[in-house]
Amino acid sequence: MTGTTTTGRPRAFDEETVLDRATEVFWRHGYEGASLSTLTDAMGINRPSLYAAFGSKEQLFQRAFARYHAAQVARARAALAQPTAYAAVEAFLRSSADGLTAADHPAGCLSVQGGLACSPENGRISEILATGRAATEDALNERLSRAAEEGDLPDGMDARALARFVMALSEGHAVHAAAGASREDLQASVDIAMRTLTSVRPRD
Amino acid sequence: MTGTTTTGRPRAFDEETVLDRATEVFWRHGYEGASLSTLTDAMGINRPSLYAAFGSKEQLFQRAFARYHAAQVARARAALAQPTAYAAVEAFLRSSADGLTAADHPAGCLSVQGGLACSPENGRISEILATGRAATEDALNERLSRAAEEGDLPDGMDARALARFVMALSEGHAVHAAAGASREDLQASVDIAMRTLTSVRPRD
DNA sequence: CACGATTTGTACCGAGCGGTAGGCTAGGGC
DNA sequence: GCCCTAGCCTACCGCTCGGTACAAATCGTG
Repeated sequence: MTGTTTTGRPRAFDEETVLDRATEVFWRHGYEGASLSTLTDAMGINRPSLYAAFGSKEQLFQRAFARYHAAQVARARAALAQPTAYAAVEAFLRSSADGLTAADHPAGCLSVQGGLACSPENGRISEILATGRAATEDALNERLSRAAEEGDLPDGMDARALARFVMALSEGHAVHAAAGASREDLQASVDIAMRTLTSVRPRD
Repeated sequence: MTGTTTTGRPRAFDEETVLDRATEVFWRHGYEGASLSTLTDAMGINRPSLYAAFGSKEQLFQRAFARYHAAQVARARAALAQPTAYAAVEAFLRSSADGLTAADHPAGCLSVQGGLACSPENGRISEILATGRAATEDALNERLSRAAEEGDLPDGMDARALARFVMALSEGHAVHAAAGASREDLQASVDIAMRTLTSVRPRD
């Protein structure tokens, strides 16, 4: 489709650049709250160009979210590379809190704000977002399962439940960030989480 | 307005009953995903009756959410009446997890699903929901601040940050529930939270 | 039983939605 | 230089949105 042919009028926009603009609009207003007019204004292209390049509003969202999600998973995996489960969880939560309150994009998390609940005809959007969040939770679970095998978790601690707990906390921080919570607010919550997570900490 | 006068044709519906139906639609589809047609169908009344009784879609939502929120706060306060901070937090989280997965209403939490991110013209909806969540967090904070005064929290534990942590976990559970997490999934996460919350537990 | 008051139902409003038709424009291939 | 291809842009499509006008229906009251 958009192969390497050089014939025809060249595109006046960079696909990834306008995707990032679209991502920001979806992030700020949600899928259903982002109108095509708002999207095209932010992307700096007009409607037919958008449809020629991406197919539909839903496909545009899928492309934007895939890009966003890949970055999120990379960020998570980097944090989880810490040598102990305790350090990995802390790095995950702190990196997440920082990302939720970074100044160069909207507050919160596209995976949550994009559309937790949608009209019936947009139900796929909620599913896509849920699948994305599940993938992040799976990354956490992989890391913590490995920790369990390595004896880096207390006996009887269920890695999957721990992953779900950490992911839920992070999602809750996303909800708080969307409502305007500051980075310090979130990091204080992480402080509590880590302070109370003593049973996951290896012996000093 | 809707005083105790008895003249005129009587209303064919009960206001609180149809409000509950509306609540369920908003809960399932979010504010922007809930169309007037879907609402009136579920409420069993037609459009002009809705507008005569509630004024506008936004006012209908406010009425529905106020009712929902009052019930949530009552539920939270009942849980927080436990004698110790540890027991109060556990009761809050377990009651929340049960409510998020109850069979007699949609999964998750209206305060989160209603509209974390909206189009600009519906920005008030997000604010209303955020205010509601903040009120619940305030109730938590009140209880934990009292615990701090009573020496029921470890020295240096910030009651407000602890309240934020517990609230964030509960909101994360709401996100999970909206995506189909089972009650057992959420309770296992609460198990982890309580198991790791040892530093809040009073001496045995 | 007619009157005034209020709710009900039908049918409609302008506006904005997501999506598209068709002519114009800019480049490469020959 | 000409043609073909692909992207741009204006103007428009049908549809659904939230919201309303108006008349028939139903009550208490005189």
